[in-house]
Amino acid sequence: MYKNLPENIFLPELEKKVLEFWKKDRTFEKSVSTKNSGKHFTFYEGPPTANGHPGIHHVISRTVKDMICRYKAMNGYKVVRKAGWDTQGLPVEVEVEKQLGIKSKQEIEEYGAVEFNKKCKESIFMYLQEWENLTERMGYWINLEEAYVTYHNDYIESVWWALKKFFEDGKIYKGFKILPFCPVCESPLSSHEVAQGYQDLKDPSVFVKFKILSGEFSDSDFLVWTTTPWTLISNSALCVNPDFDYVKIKTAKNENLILAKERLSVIQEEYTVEKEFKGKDLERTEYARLYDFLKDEKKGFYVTLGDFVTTEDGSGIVHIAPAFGEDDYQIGIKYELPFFIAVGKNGRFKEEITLFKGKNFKEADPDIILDLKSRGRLYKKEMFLHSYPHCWRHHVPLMYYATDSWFIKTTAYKEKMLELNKTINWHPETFGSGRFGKWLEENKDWAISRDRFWGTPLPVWYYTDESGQEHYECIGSLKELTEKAVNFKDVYRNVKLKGKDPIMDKHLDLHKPFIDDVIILSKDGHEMKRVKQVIDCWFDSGSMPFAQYHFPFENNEAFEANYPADFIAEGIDQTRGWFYSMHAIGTFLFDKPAYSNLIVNGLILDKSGKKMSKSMGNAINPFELMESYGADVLRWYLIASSPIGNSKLFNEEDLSDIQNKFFDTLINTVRFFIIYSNLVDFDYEDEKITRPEDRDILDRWILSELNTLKKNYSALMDDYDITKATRLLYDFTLDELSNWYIRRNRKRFRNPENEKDKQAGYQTLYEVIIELLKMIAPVSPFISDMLYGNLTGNGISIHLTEFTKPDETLIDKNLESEMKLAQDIVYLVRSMRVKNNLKVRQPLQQILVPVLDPEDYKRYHNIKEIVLEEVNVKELNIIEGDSDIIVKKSKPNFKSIGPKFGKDVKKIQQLINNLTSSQISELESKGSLNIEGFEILSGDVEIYTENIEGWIVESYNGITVALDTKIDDKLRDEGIVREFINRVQNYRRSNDFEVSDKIKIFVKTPENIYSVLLNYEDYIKDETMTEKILDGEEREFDFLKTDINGDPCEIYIQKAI
RNA sequence: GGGUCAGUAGCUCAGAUGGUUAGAGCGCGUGCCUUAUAAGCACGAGGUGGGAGGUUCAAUUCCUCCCUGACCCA
Repeated sequence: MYKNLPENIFLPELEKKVLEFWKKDRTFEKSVSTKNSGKHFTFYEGPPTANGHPGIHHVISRTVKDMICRYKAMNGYKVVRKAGWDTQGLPVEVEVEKQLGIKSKQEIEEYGAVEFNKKCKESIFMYLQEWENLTERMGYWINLEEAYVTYHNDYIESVWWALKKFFEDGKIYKGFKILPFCPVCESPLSSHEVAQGYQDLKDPSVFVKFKILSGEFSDSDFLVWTTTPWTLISNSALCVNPDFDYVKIKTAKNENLILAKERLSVIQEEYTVEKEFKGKDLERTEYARLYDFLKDEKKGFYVTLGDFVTTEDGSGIVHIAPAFGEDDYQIGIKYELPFFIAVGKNGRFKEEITLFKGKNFKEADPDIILDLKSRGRLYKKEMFLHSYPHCWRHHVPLMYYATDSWFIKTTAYKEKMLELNKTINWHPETFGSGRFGKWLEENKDWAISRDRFWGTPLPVWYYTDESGQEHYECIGSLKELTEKAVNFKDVYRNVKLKGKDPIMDKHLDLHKPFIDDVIILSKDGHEMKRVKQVIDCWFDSGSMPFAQYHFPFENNEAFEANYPADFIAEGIDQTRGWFYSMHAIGTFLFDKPAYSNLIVNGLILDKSGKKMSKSMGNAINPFELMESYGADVLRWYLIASSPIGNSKLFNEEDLSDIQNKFFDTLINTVRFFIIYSNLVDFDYEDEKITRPEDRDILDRWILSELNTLKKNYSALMDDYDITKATRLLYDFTLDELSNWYIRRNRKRFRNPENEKDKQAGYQTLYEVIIELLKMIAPVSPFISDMLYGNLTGNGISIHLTEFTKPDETLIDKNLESEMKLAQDIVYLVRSMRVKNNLKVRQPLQQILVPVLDPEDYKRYHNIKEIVLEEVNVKELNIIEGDSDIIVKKSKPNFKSIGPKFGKDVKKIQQLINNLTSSQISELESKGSLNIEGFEILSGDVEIYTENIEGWIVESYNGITVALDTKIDDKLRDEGIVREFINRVQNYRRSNDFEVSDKIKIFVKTPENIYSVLLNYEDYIKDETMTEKILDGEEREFDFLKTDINGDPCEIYIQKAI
């Protein structure tokens, strides 16, 4: 006996019971520990930050991760799943600043770095509980107990080791980076901060004349365009696009100007073009500098070449101030230009700039323009409105400013990164070559330092020699640090260096400001101080492949066995984040990519395509969703509803849809099995297995479909195509299993013909359900485990089982297509019945099917009974292709005639469409036909029929069916009986009779109906579990009033005792 | 401003190496079936396949430009 399923299953409640079972059973641990370690599947967890709330976007990527890991485990792999936490960096600091009400870097310094970092550490796990709840509730199996934590000393030590590797290879250097910089904060802003602060700003757009000093154009001026006049003071070069056409013009005012040909529209007066040439011809042409407040150490003030110069606006010639723009900076390096910084970090002009000293950079613009005008250097000035980044705290315009920074020279091995990227399996595929590949191609050196507080300290120490030259050393381990430090014990008084590994000592805090106090001795005996910076937290997370194992200081085997990852998955926002940092670090350190397969999921947007955010009020709480629908439904929705890489427009209604259709159908399929197998006393474990070839046609068909499904499912899953894989399961469950196999077999299950038939049917259904549940288990792990446990009763979780290989011998493509044919015929007959107002309960005499291909005879014969029963018709008759009543038609096969006839296709189409029956017959018998000079072969034509003379006919999918609609007395009587049985069954159901209850029927109806009922009394009794049918006249019951084909019929039913 | 992806029915999505009638589900209207089903089936309404060009006998599919949205970068 199988345990009955509860009447109403509320998935969220059920899932909580499953969670308890997993906890008690230690199912997750078992699913790893029971596997043979020879068959490894390595997964890396991208570490989230637990100082913010988890959201729906975390559920989607975690579902992907969990699903693949569970799938691999069910394929026999040992899948170690170590969790991780990202715990350092600006996001943490910003949260703490908010908490403390601090608004600038200076205030942090006043508050104290020790205290500030302490607050950071406290805040890291502010929402840890919520994260752990989410992890558990959604069924994400990951080992939280052994999670790696990026701020722990052992982790930091591994990161230091990596940094030193870069350093020793000359891949770390100090330089400048142009960063968006707030003059009030006196600090650079991170990109996500900048993104918050765009505001419209009215700026000048000026054209300035630069006097040419060298070359053939020394009688002319360059017409130069800028929207930031304040940077002109720091100008050190001009830049043109080497490939554009430039012209020299003479204006009506007799001025000689040089500008891009395409930008001539900016010249408002009359002019003549005197000469035309390419931008590259201008390279190194010298000009007179506009302002000379600052001393130049290198040679500057000439024309450079750059692809970034466009002709969309301006003059096609831009000015270069290397300290104040990214493009400018790159040009500055390339041409070794002087580096002028006329504006200080506070946004004001420096003392040396006597004309504008002390003025804010933006506010100086009008003065500068005025000055240029008075000197005759201004060609023209306009104002324009654009969106410009502002400080999100102070609402002042930012400046792009050269900031002291440390870099990793990733450009030195860019080619390698590109090459290795090609070996990575991206899903969706286009992300690898497109978004990520393109990004790699434009790789810039990685700015890894941050002038902040809470992060992995950059382990570089320095001293400055007599000539002002700085010398650096990089520390790669705690051991190295303690050996080289002169004052380690003073700084870390409580740390014991002997005995237990000191890196684990809780008194050892490698963060600022403590580490800054450590002085080390250089090789040549100088005392060195640490540079002030910490590193980009992306370097932390990108180091997780080895740092999670504290490699290379311990666990070397574990690391080596688990590099690279077989699989990772994160959202698309990680492209430039974690995907990149792991790839950049892995490529350099190990000459291998860090991961070989990955799935990228798209963002979750609200129903109308807007980004979700708390302030918009359109954010979704995943906990609430799981409380109303269950994690299984949510997980299924996230994977199946749209391709995983696309942006997903979240629609809650779809959740109830999936619940109603898929999960309820699945549950009811199992419930059906349980109810009826208990009725006929079937138990899978007790029965002798009927050989598949001895089973009924429908059994063999569903087994064939099941094995086809298994094959396709695993192919898709192995290819990480999770959306298609889940959709296959959905379709199979609803269409094949529930709506065809079970519906077609209902009678048989209730009332099997014989013992063997019973066995075959129930065994088939049981096997199909078990296999189906296994395939569902990775994506929706709760209900699948519960239903599985209910059927097997052995207490072993479905997640500890493994997939069996699809059985090719059970796949019968012929049978599958025959069944498809049957379904199509049924579909046609139903359609004809509706159109002719013939209810399915009214039996009909026959359907006719024309057969053009003799092969089809057998197929129709095989499916005959299924079709007839389904559509309630008595005979299926076949008429052969050469019968007179079949009307043959022909249509062109374009794939075949297209290439053959080219421009004549339209004409051929007409000819073929208009072929007569006799021409078609000729073509069929000879294989070819000559019309109007064209030779048409049988392959060029599709022959079909959609009409039979004198019959009601319907066609679909190349199948044609005719229906005999005549109803004689016998058929009419049978229809009446069917109607009556229907009323009785409805009565039973609406009055909550048990399926097994025997009944007595009292009926009041005219004689013409009543006599028919008596004629078929035995049949009715049989179908409705009735003992007696009694005349209801003169009875005082509460009759159900209904009608049969227009005649009144009143029914009352009692349980027979 | 640049890059990537997407745009197919009111909504969510399929599909086709280019082949002439573009499909499903939800929703809507009508009818039907059913003692596993909050389900299912049929019929009906609903589409200039974002727009404009081009290549081709043939384009929703390939190419170019543009528009809209999302994301990333500046």
